[in-house]
Amino acid sequence: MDTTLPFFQRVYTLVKRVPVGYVTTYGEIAKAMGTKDARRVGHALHANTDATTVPCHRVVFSDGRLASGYVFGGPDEQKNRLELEGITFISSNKVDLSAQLYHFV
DNA sequence: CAAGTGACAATAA
DNA sequence: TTTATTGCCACTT
Repeated sequence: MDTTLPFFQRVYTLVKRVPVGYVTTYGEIAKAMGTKDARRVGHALHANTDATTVPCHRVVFSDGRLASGYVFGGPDEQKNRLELEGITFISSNKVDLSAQLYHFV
């Protein structure tokens, strides 16, 4: 079942490009691909759900908030994961994008 | 093939 | 400030 379209692979590659201690947003990824639809990026990540293949926990909303409902063990688990990566949280579920938002070169 | 749904983002009120 | 609506485009049914 090679339903894995190159588009999805593209998203995975971009997310994997994000270094530890940094985060990115769906909008940034979408723009980096030349599109405006951040939803597709979200779908691509949801289709994977494998943090070992793609660190989806580093991808957050444009507001810096974590994705809703993607939780793979609990919302607390996701936040804890980012903290271990070195991400600084401004609020309970909000990261400091102004300081740690990775910009695709 | 057509309609509905959605791990979002931007704008309006 | 928060909540609601619209737009975007792939994926599912």
